[in-house]
Amino acid sequence: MKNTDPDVDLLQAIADPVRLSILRQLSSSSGPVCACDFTECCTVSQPTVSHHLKVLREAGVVTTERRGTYIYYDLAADFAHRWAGIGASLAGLVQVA
Amino acid sequence: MKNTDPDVDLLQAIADPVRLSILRQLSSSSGPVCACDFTECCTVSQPTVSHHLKVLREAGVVTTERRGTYIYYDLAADFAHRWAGIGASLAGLVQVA
DNA sequence: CGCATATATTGACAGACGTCGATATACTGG
DNA sequence: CCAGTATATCGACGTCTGTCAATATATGCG
Repeated sequence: MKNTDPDVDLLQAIADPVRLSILRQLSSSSGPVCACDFTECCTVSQPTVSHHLKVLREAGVVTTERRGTYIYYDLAADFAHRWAGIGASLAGLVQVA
Repeated sequence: MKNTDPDVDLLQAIADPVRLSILRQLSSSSGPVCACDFTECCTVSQPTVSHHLKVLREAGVVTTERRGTYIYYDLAADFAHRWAGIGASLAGLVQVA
């Protein structure tokens, strides 16, 4: 079945152990996180981290900001809203904060 | 990276166009749905539907109940809670209804 | 029992995905 | 401009996943 559903795109972007770890780290630390900090959290190589960041970027889950040599990642502003929208279509959940 | 995170299991079970369609159909119709009704919603064969139902079953997302020849599926009772738990760990979302 | 229907399982296959090493690009400082 | 560091891209590889046709199992009915 071909996929044209943006909700599925978002879920597929999140449904990976490395990427979920990245998102948790972003969510726990208020403010952007340097890309170099993700290499240690997960036990994967630097190109692999870069690959997962690209997936999250293209899914619109994270945003990037360059600061000199470093690149900082942050959760996209509408992520919580999109997440709540999917939840609402599945179990009547709504966003609160 | 090997996966030991139950949240990832849940997300991977949901992150598929066919399975998300099944869940939406379950959520929209209050009450169990016959397995035969999923074949028409998605454009896939009967064995494929059965395969996706098995994935959802093993992830604990749906429950089954036999009624004669038919088998009825329903959303698992704790699904909304599990979903809200993941959201809370990502964006401070909580369940309301 | 024997047949019809509903659902599950098996086996095979193509395509997608995660991973890495090697390499390229981008930026900073000397 | 050159060297060093940070990040991204490329190419390859093995594994996982979705799909189907064929078949098996289960239930109900004469």
